[in-house]
Amino acid sequence: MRMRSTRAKPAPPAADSTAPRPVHLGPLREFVGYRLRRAQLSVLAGFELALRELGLSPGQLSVLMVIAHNEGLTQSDVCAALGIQRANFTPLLHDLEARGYAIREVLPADRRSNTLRLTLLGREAVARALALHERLEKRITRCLGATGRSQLIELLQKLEAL
Amino acid sequence: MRMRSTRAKPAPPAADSTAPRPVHLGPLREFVGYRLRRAQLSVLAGFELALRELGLSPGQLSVLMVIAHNEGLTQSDVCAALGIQRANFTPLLHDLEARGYAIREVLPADRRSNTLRLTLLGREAVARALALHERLEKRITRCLGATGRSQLIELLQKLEAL
DNA sequence: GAAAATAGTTATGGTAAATAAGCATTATCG
DNA sequence: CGATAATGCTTATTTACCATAACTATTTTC
Repeated sequence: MRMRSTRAKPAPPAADSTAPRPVHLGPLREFVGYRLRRAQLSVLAGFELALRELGLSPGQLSVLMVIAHNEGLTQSDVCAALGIQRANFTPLLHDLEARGYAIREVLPADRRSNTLRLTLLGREAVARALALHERLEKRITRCLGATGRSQLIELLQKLEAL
Repeated sequence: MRMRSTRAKPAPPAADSTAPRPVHLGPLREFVGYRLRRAQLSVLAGFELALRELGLSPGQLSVLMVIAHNEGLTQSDVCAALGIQRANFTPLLHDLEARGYAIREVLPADRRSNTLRLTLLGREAVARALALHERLEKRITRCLGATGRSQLIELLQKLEAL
């Protein structure tokens, strides 16, 4: 029994060799780690697109924001708050200093420590970054819904603890 | 009006200098990108802990799983499915070959392409990895609740699209 | 049959994170 | 008081990951 004149399928395009082959991910589809990584790369791309004109990396912006909301922190304080290694923090901060965004000052009470604060330029940069970033969050909210977005944040926060 | 003998606060422990200072994150607290990154690092650490005895990276395991569920894929197929650059895939695959987990064979129909399949050893490795990974997912489920976990996966999947 | 496109490889650069060692300063304790 | 330990920051180095460009071999297109 051949099917030739019966038109079984409309147009099986003779194996379109350019079409990417559909792939089964198996259990991987529900690996939280896998989904996290993919989503994170996607949002990261959105971040870089949204803040391109400022040239700030996510890490740099997070540091600026923490300093902005807690003037007088030491470098170690910022590192502890953001989960950054102190060794990696030094060059990051120097870049922010070189841009004229942040200032590092020896703490008189303990001359090993540096306290951090933002310049006016730094505060302006944070303000602009926040405005640009707002667009990204709005895009995310359109994608997830407002409740979806806040659910996500809450779940991610729990996940951080382990 | 001084308060000295009135015992205003029970015991302000004279500024415990070893205690990490509490830090306000400001709007950063609700940046989806920030929360994603922190959560991802946390789960990544859990992955490495859980699969240490196998010595498989998340990327390697994902490749093994995709091959396992779709024998005969080409390298480009796997790359497209997992969002890996073909250039970066080559050394990754060579490592899996060197371990005796995967085999690369020229496709006769198109001698430019290599089709991939797992060895018996490779399938065993995937099975063991899945068993170990199961513990991680269970830990995550304890942390988020079963419905929380599936909500998270759904939200992350949406987020991937943008 | 020549030119363009594709699969895979190689080489290279950038960024992020981890580790170890060093210096200056402060705290601890005999 | 003074030696030792601990702390804050820096430097250097390593590793891993992602991206780009250039190259070879093969196939497709016209």
